[in-house]
Amino acid sequence: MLSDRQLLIFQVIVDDFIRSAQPVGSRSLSKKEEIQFSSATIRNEMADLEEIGFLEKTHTSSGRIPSEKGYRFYVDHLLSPQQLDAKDVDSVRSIFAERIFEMEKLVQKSAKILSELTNYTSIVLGPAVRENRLKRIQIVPLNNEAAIAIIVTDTGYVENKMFHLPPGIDTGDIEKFVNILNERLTGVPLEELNSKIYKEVALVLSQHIRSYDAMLSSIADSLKLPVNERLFFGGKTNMLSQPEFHDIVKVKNLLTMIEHEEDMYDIIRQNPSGINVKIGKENGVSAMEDCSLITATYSIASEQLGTIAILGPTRMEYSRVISLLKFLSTDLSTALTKLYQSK
Amino acid sequence: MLSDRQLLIFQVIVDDFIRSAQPVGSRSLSKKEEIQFSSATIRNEMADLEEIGFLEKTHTSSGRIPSEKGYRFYVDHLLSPQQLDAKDVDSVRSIFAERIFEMEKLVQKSAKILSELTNYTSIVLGPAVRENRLKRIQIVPLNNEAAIAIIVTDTGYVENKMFHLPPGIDTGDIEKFVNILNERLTGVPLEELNSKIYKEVALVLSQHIRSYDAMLSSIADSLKLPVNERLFFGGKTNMLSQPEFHDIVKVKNLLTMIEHEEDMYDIIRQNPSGINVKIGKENGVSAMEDCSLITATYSIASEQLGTIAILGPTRMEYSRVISLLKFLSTDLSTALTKLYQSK
DNA sequence: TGTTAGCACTCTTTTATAACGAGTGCTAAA
DNA sequence: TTTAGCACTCGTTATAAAAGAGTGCTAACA
Repeated sequence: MLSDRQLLIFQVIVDDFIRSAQPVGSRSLSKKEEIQFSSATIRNEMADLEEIGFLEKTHTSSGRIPSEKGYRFYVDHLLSPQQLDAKDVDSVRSIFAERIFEMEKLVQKSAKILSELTNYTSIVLGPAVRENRLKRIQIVPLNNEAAIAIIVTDTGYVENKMFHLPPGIDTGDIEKFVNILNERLTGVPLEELNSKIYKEVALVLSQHIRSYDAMLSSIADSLKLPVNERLFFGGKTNMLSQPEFHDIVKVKNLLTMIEHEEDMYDIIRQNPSGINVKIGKENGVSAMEDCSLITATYSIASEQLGTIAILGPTRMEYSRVISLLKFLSTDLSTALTKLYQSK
Repeated sequence: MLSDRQLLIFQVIVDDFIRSAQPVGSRSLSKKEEIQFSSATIRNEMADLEEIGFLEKTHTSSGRIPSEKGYRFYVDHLLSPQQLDAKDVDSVRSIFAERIFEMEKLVQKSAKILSELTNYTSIVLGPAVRENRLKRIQIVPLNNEAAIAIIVTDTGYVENKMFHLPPGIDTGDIEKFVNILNERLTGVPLEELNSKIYKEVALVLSQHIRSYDAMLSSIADSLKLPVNERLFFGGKTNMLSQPEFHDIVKVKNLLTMIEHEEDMYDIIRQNPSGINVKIGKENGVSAMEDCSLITATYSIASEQLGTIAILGPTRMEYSRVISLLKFLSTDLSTALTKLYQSK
């Protein structure tokens, strides 16, 4: 087990390195107020901390930097829940200052503020519409060949898709068709839409509408993937200011990774609810092995909806970022719940 | 006026520099097949070309590189319309291979292919919906307080916005309201929507609906800015591979500029129809002073719709990029026209 | 008179060497 | 157990020299 002194020294080293990005030496440590031991003592302790695997050297005679294992320990055991300072609180609150209606806007703004506040990259996984319920389907024919299918959910989310009209269908039939769909499908969660259409609606339709099957498959197809939890980014270029990313190749790999939305989507999405910290190689992606990813989930009422994340260097201000994310995710949940409940 | 020999030498220098990114010396030039003069002769000509301002030296005893003025001349007078090679043609054609409905998808795919083909950054200004005409307005009430306004254009573009319902309005009124809007506004170009609502529709409404004015202003507000010509990007990180952008600060400035969509929007949008080449400082933005921007416009029938652009280093493969853009913009126009006409 | 060979000169890039300094590990004394 | 002291390591900085690519200019040449 670690002695109190070791803990103290370790904590100060990590804090110092997070601030300065420079390896921390025994002498500079001994000069700090909170540390009263001589540099030699500190050196001994540092050697021990290195042996446990909490510290590393960049070369034989350099100061120490925290290892990934060290960061892990720091995050898990040394982080006291810190008070956000007033400025940060204000900034976050400013997101909700204007009365914003669309969830997406709110989420987008959150991403922006978060990246400005931290100088890291923020990634927000937009509200999952998976469990939203259908409010209305509309079909707007554009001409004889094509029409737009529009679905609106109870949360005000709108999705649309163009589709081919079966040749020779008449306007009356389309109207009937839409009425039946609305009658039968209103209130159905989006993810069940597709199966419900075939199971429950097909039969009714066949009785009322002539070329219903061609129409049905077109529509069903359009409704297949309305589950678009979009990703929103803020401060994609912030990483370029971090000293650990002065290497163009590293930066390029990282940015390319970020640009690749499908991958990012998986990485963000797989996180469990609550706060989650992935450090360096824990991310499982080589482009991110010098990064840490902190995620927080938000929800409406009790249904988990989306994820806010901050991507920064492993040398990240864990404490502050975690506090920020906790605060923002709570506020976001509250705001969205209120928005949703009022409907 | 320039002699033929000077032209030849200048052209070879530019081509060589575009390929190699290295200053071109007299000796290496004299070794080329197409050039039969001695290095001394070439040196004399180079000195002249420098005097005119077409060439520059990076330092006293370096080889020459083209100046911005040089590139300008090169682009304006030395570029013979080059045949695209089969590969490029195939790649561009692949954009239109699948039967894609939504204009946006088509445009997005174009951006992607373009950046992959060139290894530069592509920027596509999506179809302008400004002159599209209203096909249908729908209003879907979500609850007593809020509703979604949806407009569909004759090109299949859908825009939606949430708005507050005036307290105490009833469903019948909303329906009447929508009917009147559709009656009066169908076929109206989107950009005139807002003014038309107040001029022509307000009076009729006032006669039929009680709390029409609150409703009207909410709706009109929602329809205010549906002119969203969105920007689509491809290969944002490609610049990082260009040797002239090995400098982190430069890269950061450029990427930050690109991320700032409003600015980019202005820069892209202001270009006249046809092919347009802006070289270095001509772009008028310091972050882009080592870049050239080549734009091409595309259209539906004869109405100019949007812009495709390639952003690369000033040392860009002008000839190839211009050919590509010409080719793609033509094809895109054809495809969109077909899509649109069929409606 | 236009072209070219030759040469001195310039400036960057590379290589080598030394000096510096921040930091360590170890030993021995307090 | 702590600490002062010291030899040693290694990255960084500074300096100098050498190499190399290229130029401009002069003078000879066709």
